[in-house]
Amino acid sequence: MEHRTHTCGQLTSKENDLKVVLNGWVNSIRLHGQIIFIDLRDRYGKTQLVFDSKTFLGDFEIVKKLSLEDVLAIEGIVSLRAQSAFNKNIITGQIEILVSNILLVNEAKPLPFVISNRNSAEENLRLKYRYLELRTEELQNNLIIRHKAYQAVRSYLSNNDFLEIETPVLMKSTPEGARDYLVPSRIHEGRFYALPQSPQLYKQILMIAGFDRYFQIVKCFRDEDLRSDRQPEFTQIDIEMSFVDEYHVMDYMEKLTKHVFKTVKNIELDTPFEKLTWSKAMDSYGSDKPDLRFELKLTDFKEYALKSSFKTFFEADAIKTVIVNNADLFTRKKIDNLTDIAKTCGAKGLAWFKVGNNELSGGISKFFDEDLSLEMIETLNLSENDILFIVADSHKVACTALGAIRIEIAKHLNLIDVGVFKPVWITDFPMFDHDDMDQLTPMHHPFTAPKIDNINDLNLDQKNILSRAYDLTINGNEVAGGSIRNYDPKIQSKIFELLKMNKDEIDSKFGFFIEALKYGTPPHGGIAFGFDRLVMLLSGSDNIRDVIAFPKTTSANSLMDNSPSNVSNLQLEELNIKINES
RNA sequence: GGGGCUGUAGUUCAGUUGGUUAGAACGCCGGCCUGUCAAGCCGGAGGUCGCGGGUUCAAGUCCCGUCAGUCCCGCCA
Repeated sequence: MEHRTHTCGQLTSKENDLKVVLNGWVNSIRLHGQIIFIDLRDRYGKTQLVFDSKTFLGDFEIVKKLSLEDVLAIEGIVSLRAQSAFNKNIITGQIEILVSNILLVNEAKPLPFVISNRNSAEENLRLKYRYLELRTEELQNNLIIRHKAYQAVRSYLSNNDFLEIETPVLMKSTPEGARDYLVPSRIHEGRFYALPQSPQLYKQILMIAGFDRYFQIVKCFRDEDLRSDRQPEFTQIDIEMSFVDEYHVMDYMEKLTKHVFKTVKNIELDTPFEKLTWSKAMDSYGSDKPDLRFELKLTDFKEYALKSSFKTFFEADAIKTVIVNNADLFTRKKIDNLTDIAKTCGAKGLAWFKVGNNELSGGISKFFDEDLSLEMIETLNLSENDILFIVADSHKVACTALGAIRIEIAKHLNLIDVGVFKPVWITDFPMFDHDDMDQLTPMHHPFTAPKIDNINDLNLDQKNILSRAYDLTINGNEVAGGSIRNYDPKIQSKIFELLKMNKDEIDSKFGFFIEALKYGTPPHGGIAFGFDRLVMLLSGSDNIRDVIAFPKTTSANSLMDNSPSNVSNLQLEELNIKINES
């Protein structure tokens, strides 16, 4: 048979009477005795084939035996359907192919699940047969969107003088940040490379080298526990710029984001993006990655709580509330569910009461006397059928618990419009966090510049120093994060000291980098986009695995090829590695 | 590391208070059928109830452990 003349998503009434050759997979079969309909599918679409025993030239018995996902080549004539037989659901629905000849190119075994319906199998089975799941329209679309996003990113950045430069995948292990994936060196016994958690140091060194605008679409690896938006290997759009401050970076990145949404999905994002300081985001939304598609802001409730007779309130650092309408939609069961959510965030409980006709009811309402109730109704602007959820705890727990509840309430009340995109920059992060031992740890990473005028300020009140970091959040997803970096080696060294890294450690881990900073470093800063999360937003998926061709499970297994797997003793011996039997 | 949910036919699920031979739909196999597009009709095959242990006269069902998937907390600069 000749090579294919058209794809399965191409033919319309314009090609009526044309002789064509098509290739594709059997998507569905409708057998009617002497006439057989087959939908032939490729990535471009579906075309209906008609096999009529009267006109078909080949062996009709072969056609009768075809099964789903067989690969075919067919020859036939494009034929306009009767108007009553049009299929409006597919592009090629006006025509069908009157087949004269067929070649069964390759047979398919009976399938482990129904390919036309992704819900016909659980995810573990679909991942084992990922090549079959990837034939579904949904995943094909997701990967097409991903492709368009790569191209949009490259064209925007390239047109704005950013150079795409590759950095090593085998690199030095450093102690900061996430757990490294390690790669043993055969040549250097007992030594290891690490896979990059990000190309952070390389891109800063590229700035020192004078490539004042760099980007890379690059795989990064972090050996930490996974989530629905986290994979052990993931893709970043890694970007760095010289002679800029945070506003230059944010401006370019807004334009990049806008360009990507416009080219890939024809969505216009309003610029400039909204900006929120970290402390305002935590205070109002209980999250450093707030979803701004709905309101439900947190309100300070301490003033009223302290006037109540509810003793639990009296010891708490912070008391916050979220005020919600539609109290009648919150059953006992739903409130219990919200309480569980609050508890997973560390809250000891979730207090609540409902607002009736100028009085409170349910929950902890009895701890508020009539005067206090009226005062609250007045000053908090409460109306009938409101419900208030209250958490009293440390400031952090009160905010994050209510932040989690805020999101669940929005889902429960259907307040989230899925077609809307609300980007927001989060700025003014604290420079440092602290661990259980009260030791300072970097909130962003140790190369982030502090927001100070004088190096001596680093000696004072470290917990209140802000950094020059910024995150881009869209609809509650942290899509990008970056900062202006330390280009003064003295400040960089000082920060390592504050992080309690001793001189030897600094020398052996980062010595080469501090040394590099001393040879004429331009002021610089950058950002990295979580490319998978960005594609997830563009595709409307709620799961990162749906936008990655071959993802791993939440325990970092690849169910299709069964990695990770054991290796031979010979391989281990070459690497001088011994496995502990336990 | 901790918690929630899930695991029964090829697949998705049902399976009552622990009680006879574990059901349905789709898929598969066979038959009928010339206008379907989730085709229809008739018939058939198909099960170590994730795995291991325990309680019991009796376990898909209860208990303990374990494995896998998933969601969340910790963690992920």
